[in-house]
Amino acid sequence: MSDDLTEMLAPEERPEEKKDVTDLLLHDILTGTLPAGTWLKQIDLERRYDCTRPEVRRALDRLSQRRLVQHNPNRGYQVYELDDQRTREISDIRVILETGVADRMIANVTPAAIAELRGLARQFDEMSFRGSIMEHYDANLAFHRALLLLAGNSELVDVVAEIRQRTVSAPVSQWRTRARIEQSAREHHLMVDALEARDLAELKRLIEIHIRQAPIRA
Amino acid sequence: MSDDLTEMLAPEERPEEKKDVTDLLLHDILTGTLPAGTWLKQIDLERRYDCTRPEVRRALDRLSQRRLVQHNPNRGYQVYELDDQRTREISDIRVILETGVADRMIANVTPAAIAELRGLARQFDEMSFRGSIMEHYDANLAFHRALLLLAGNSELVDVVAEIRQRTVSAPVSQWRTRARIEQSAREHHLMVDALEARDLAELKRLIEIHIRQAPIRA
DNA sequence: TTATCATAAATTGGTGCCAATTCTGGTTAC
DNA sequence: GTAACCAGAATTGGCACCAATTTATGATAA
Repeated sequence: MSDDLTEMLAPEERPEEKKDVTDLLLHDILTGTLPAGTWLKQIDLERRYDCTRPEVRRALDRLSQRRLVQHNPNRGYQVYELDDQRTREISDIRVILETGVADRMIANVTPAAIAELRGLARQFDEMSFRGSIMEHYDANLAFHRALLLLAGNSELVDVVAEIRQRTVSAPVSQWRTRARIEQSAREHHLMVDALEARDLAELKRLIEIHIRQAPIRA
Repeated sequence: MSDDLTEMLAPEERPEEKKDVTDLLLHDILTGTLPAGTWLKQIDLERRYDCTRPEVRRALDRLSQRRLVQHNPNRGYQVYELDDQRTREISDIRVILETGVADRMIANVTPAAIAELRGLARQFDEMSFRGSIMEHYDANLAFHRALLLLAGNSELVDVVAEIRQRTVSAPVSQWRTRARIEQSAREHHLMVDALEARDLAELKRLIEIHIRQAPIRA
């Protein structure tokens, strides 16, 4: 647990420019590097991310506020174990929110936006072949972020990002099955198609199955 | 800013049993005791809530994560100034979420639930006459919480509570106009009526105008 | 009189240390 | 052989101090 992980960072992170410890820890949890149930000992994290004790404590406190890690007083923090019910509930919320603004996406869509989304969808495709798991993860996030931005509600983008982060654990492992990834990639393109055709019902349908079938974050 | 405020605490809080500082500060912001823009100096909060420096820092960090206070590095924290656009966006999100689960509320409603909601609505009414502003505030929260619980998605209850907290500031002042409060109280009862009659369209309509017309938290 | 600069006060934020609690391993009693 | 218990180690969490940055104040010069 205390081995050096800095090489696993995404290429765009220079080692010298220190990122926020909270983000580093968050990414390690999201990518499954630190699996559910893992005890997060302060001294280990301190060494692992080459940071100070207070920084570790702040990161742990923040993530426990977001219910990503569980805090056992006087015992420590551990990566939260996610139960199925919560996963389902969170998916439901995402479905309601994202299908709820589908009409606005269609209303605000422009040729430029279509082009951008197609580019992001293609980027996701590419990451399926080559690219680290984290790049893949980020590519997915970028696509969905751009899609949501079309709704014209920047607060919503934040809220969904936050909700999505609640459903960590059992994470990218599921992801790795080739079939699932390719299915997700196809759905990305289909969503852009529906958007371009201004087909509201189809877009809603796609969003729902896209969220539901890959329960975690597809 | 450094005067003692402990007497202003709600009656149910005993002075000796210390509550979490984060909650105390949160309530003072929500009730408008600390208006938007106020600088939250650590030493003042320390004295005001009779707590230690690290506790103050943790509270400030948590609230800045929730975007209730703004953090200016090396300068301090201040209560967040809310702009109109964000307020509108947050209302939109609430409308989407709460109308999005209206059908489930109706599906899950029971006579017992109706009775409970009526009781909570009446409690809100009563608080309009007598009762502190904070009791009033809490009564409103309790009603909406119970309503949302009907949807059968406990995660949603948390999410909405969190979102609602984002739109602090310009807070209970608006509230105080008698007309607005009485209108809200009426709508509470109307919502229970619609629920009892299982009238989905009407319930959705009520939820939307209820959220929109009292933009902050009605 | 006003603008600018230097100095001083105050506030934030980081570092290190220490107490309190919990966990581990070994020992003893039954 | 098993269970309970006790001592030692390790970890968490709070506390006090100190450095760095910023703001306020006052003096000096134009």
